[in-house]
Amino acid sequence: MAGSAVARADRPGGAVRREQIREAALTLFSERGYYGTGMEDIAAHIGMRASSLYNHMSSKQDLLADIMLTTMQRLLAGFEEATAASAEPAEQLRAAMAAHVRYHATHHRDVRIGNREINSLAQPAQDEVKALRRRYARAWQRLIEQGVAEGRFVTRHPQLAAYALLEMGIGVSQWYRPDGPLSLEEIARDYGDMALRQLGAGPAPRAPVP
Amino acid sequence: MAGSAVARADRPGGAVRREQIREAALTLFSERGYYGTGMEDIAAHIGMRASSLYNHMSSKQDLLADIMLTTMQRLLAGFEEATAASAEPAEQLRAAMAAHVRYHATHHRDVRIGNREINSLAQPAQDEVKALRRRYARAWQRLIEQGVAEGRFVTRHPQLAAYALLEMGIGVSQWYRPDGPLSLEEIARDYGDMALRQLGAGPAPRAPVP
DNA sequence: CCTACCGATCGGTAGG
DNA sequence: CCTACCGATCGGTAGG
Repeated sequence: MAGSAVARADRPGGAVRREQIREAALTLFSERGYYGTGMEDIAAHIGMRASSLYNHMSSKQDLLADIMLTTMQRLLAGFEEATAASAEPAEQLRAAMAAHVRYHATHHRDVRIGNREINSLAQPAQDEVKALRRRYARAWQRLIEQGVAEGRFVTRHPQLAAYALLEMGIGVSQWYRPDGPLSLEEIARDYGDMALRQLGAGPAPRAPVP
Repeated sequence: MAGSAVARADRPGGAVRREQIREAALTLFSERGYYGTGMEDIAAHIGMRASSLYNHMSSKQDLLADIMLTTMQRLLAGFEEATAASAEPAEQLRAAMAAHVRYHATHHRDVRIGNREINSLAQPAQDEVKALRRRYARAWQRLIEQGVAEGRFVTRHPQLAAYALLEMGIGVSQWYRPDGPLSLEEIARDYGDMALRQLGAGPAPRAPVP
């Protein structure tokens, strides 16, 4: 039938549909949580019935695993790229913090899911995500230890310092708005300053102590 | 019947039951999330049937609201108490950070729920919790602004600095273990040092720059 | 891509 | 504090 052929031609292709589903899941999982989101909600978001989603994906768990694994892989890749440009620990830390903050500001849905739904993720994906997280935290810790060894950074516990810096950047995902008073680059620079100061290598002078 | 009387005497009183329910909810909500936890799970945790819970509480939402409101009220009270002991911004900030870190380390279930389930909470409780959060963040921001005004702190954006310090303390709730290598007091002191250094008022010397 | 449907589970109530 | 039960909704499959 001609009408049916036109309707079929209007339908988005497989890759487009898959991307729409992923987009809807990002929004809904981050707003209502994994268990708070039904397949019916995701389907309604893109104008289909829940059962039709299964022509483009295998399961709700797979959708979650894909989001969380991709997020951690991109954060790791961002760290590698940021720290490759210099051999100076202070420069590396500043670049890593800028990349970390930028990613958390621009992918707030992804990282919120990543930070909140780790227990909603079934095995073996949960352990894979946890392993990637540990790799990321350890990379930061090693960078800090390198700076301490070279006499550039001061900290009592490099591991705590790494956790503190990571966590403070994660927080940006919870309040950043593109139309806020500060540009993303200003924020990234400011967090870089705070990170360096926290490690005793800050650009700003010490406050006078009378 | 005598057997029935003994069984009745063995049963915990109303206040005890309510506390058991709250405890089970804290554990389960923090591990599996609000929507991931069923009333049947909570009941099984303390050896009853789900329908019996309703003799001691009114609804699952009420349980969540109580947890989240109590958490924010205690954090605010802790801040007030910590900052009352001194008029020196640096001393106040150190004490506030220690209180913040201690609370997040020792009440990790409560604060995880507080940070993850805000969107699971129905109105009007959700807005009440959000208002308490804003009050808490503003109190930190004012303390930082006071320190800047008195020439003790250096920061470009007191609001960002407040968010960064709050968030880094929140992170402690995600990794602290009582049997870890560092005592809670060591961690609280270290976070106090990091906070002060981040504001250019740290106790440790700057790293040498050759 | 839809309708129809599966068994399981949800929060909560009735009644004793 | 229990059993029995309510209507609603869950993720997913069958079949076309």
